[in-house]
Amino acid sequence: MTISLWWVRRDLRLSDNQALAAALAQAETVVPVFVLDPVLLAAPEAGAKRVAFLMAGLRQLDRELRARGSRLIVRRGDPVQELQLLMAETGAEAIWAEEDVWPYARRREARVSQAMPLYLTGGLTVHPPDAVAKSDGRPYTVFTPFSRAWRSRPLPSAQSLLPAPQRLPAPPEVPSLPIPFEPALPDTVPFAPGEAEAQRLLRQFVEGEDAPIYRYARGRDRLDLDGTSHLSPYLRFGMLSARQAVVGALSAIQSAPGKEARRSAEIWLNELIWREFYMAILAHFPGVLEHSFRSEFRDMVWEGDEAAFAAWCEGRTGYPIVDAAMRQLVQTGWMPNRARMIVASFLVKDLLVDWRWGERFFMHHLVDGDPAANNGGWQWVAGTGTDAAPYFRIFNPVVQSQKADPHGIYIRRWVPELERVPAGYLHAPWKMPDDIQRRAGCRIGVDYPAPMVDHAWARERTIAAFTRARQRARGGSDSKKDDVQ
DNA sequence: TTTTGAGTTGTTCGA
DNA sequence: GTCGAACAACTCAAA
Repeated sequence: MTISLWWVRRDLRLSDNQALAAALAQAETVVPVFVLDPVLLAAPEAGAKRVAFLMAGLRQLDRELRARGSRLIVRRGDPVQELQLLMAETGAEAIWAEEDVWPYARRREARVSQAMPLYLTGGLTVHPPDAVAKSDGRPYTVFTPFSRAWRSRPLPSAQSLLPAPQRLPAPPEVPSLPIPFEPALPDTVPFAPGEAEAQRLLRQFVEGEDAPIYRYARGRDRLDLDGTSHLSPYLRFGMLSARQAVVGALSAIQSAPGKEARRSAEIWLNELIWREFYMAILAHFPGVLEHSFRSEFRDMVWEGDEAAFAAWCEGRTGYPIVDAAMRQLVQTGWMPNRARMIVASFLVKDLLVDWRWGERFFMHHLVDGDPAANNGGWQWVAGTGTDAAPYFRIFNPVVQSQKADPHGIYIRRWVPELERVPAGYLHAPWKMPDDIQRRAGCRIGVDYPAPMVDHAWARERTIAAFTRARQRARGGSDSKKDDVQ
């Protein structure tokens, strides 16, 4: 009788799971195992909300496994040692796992692979990172050509998705730890973990003539309407596969009830391709986690200090839209992409704080925090990344606020101090005359902070700082561009 | 090899 | 209020 381990990391699902399917095809008994890695759990980026979501997700996976006659074996320790031990205990001959792109995960895979027969499958992305390449074999570093090449490859169909196995073989009796209940998932986090919930959310987002995906083009930029899919935490932990999401998008595009609806669904598909793009960037340029993708900004002088950073983290910058979004993040572990862009732009371009500080803070708080997408997004906003925003494209927090939350519903929800401020002043409350401040019970500088910087001034400062960095890089080195690594 | 066209998400100014 | 142009220069991708 042959036995294999299914090493679960960020593929907490039974449907469309290539590692699980391959293990089942190859062995009679498959042992699902998750190794709690103390190094990862103690890392500063392992925020309590994301860890809690993972733990709850593991409990859910265990329930699904038990309903099919199997169960999840949980161990704690160095994955190499624990997997080796489990191989010996069960008599397993091979390990199957979904390949990751994160450098830490890849080092772990390499160490396991040296000691044991480890077979890696795709599944994290629709197309493996190496599969989408330029004709000379090198990776794309600009999104649009990447997306064209990505789309020209065979795309998944509903029939190509792997069904969840109906029954699973029972693993041998081996020790397993209980899945920790700490940290607990706070009830302010609006995501129920698990594969079933992920499938439900996907269906709700893409199915029917009136599906939210058909309003996505406008809805994604409206913080008050919250027109996004809310699927990111599920994609982060593989409770939903990238292929399942893409199949949903493609079928919505197929049956779109009109031109505008179709365009909306295309835009959502594009967001999934952005995810694939940043996964490929991280796979090929792991150095982006340490420094700017563009070498000319690596010696950038960031003038923003700890005090400015703290005000941003705590949502007391004096710019309501920024403060609302930061408070949503800290309380719920999530914010929509438009809000992420606004607060990231404010930190980097208005406060001139190193984007890596913001990246770290996001990783700590986001339930969906993924190294590849998070880094890609931050470097894009900072203007230091692949295909980055031009340096002069600096978000105006007041204009963004008016567009993203025209009636101030989002602001009032997350910044209760501003509850009674008249709508006309909500985006820039420092403009309120004294008597209106008194009547609204919101004195600027007392009940709610005065704006910590003047945007027009900050904009000029940042353009100057980026120009200086570029000029220095040009004069200082004759090598055109160091390779990122 | 050389050339050409294009490049997520914005803001501001002036007509 | 709406619209188009300017905001720089550069790198990348592809022909």
